[in-house]
Amino acid sequence: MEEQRRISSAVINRLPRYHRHLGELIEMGVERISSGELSKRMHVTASQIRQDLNNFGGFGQQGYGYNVQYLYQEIGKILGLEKKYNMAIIGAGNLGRAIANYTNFEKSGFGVVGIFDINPELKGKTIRGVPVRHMDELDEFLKHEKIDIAAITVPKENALEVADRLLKLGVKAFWNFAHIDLNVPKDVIVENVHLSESLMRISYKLSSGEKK
Amino acid sequence: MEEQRRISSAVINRLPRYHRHLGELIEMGVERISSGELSKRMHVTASQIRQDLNNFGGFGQQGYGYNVQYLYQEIGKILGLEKKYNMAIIGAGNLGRAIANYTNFEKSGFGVVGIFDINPELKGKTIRGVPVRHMDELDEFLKHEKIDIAAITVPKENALEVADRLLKLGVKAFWNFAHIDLNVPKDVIVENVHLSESLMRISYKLSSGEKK
DNA sequence: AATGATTTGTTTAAAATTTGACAATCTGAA
DNA sequence: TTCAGATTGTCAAATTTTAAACAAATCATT
Repeated sequence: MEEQRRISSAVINRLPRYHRHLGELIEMGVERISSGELSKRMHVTASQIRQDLNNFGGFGQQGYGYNVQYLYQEIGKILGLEKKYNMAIIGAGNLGRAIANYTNFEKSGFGVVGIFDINPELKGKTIRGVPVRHMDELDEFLKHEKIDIAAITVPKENALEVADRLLKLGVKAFWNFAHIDLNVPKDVIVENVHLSESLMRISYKLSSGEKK
Repeated sequence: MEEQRRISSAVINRLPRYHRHLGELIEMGVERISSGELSKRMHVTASQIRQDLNNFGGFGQQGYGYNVQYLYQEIGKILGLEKKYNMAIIGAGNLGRAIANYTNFEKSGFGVVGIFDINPELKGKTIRGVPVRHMDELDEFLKHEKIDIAAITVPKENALEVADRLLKLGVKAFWNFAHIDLNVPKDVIVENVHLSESLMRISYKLSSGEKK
């Protein structure tokens, strides 16, 4: 039986950026690239690139480097991008609507299948063809549709309650935009996007005089 | 002359979360807290909390713990939250409008002073009292107003050009939502919010079976 | 006032991450 | 085919980060 080594989250966090840069290189028509060249482009050490990639296998060739197209695909596979994910957006406020309107996620396989809001007045509106439903319809909706990822874009006051409800309905991954820590079992994924914390990192650097 | 030790970015990244939790504790009426209790609440080790805080000085007292109100204020000061920052939003699409509409940033001292877009049809609209201006007005605008932070919410195709223009006009901090790496001098701050990379972290975990 | 329980700040140890180094191997030109 | 140059994969060292341990100080109770 294969022992699967845990990949450090530092590595995982860097993979999407590799993926993006490789995508840009493909658009530029670049066929091959060495860790050294990629290193210059991305401002990370070549050693780190090679070490990161080797967590998943040897994708390069000595004396040649990496085939851009192949490496892009392989990293895509590692990131699970060859699969399709159903995403629901909980909270059709400005942020929820912004996410629902963002077509690039769809292209990467993250399809918006449902949009929900507590405000009855929003019912009947649609965003890119997806109707905004009332929160009351959530249970019924989930009998027919699977939700792989729930984006939580409700105010923090409602976030815990909403997440609990989704948890009970079997949702296993949350994209949390509310400024609060969700409480979930160990087998459930939470990816936080805390914009106010992001802003505070800027104000820290601005006020401390620290530069990148 | 005082040698100022560089604070690791891992520590800085945790500060906003401490700040948020302390704010929640204040709302709950909690007056004092030990690193041990905070540790349980935040799911980090007590040792790390004490170590992090001690980068900036001793805020606690043996046998007592930390005064919540005081620690909240001090971390706020460290994060530069006692100051006011002028923020401009470049790109009045869904995401730009979402940020412009978000009032909590304003409460923390990040005021939206200008919203700009290339689309002439948006001219004349206002968001929370702030008019949407055409990009052509940027130079003139900056003669009268200071921009501390520019939120880049334009498509990635335009982001580099827009950032270059702002750089030349003296903007020293960017909140970058475009899916591209901005190219800036060393004395300029860039804080990236790359939503697609965030989503990929979710898909990695979903497809690899890794849990939080 | 005395004492046992707490809890910090700080030192030390452990773990994780990053960087450097280099043998093995491939490329591509002659 | 040969060989110099390039470049990976990987091992080892260095650095950074995290956790554990504990003396010193404070609290709270009797």
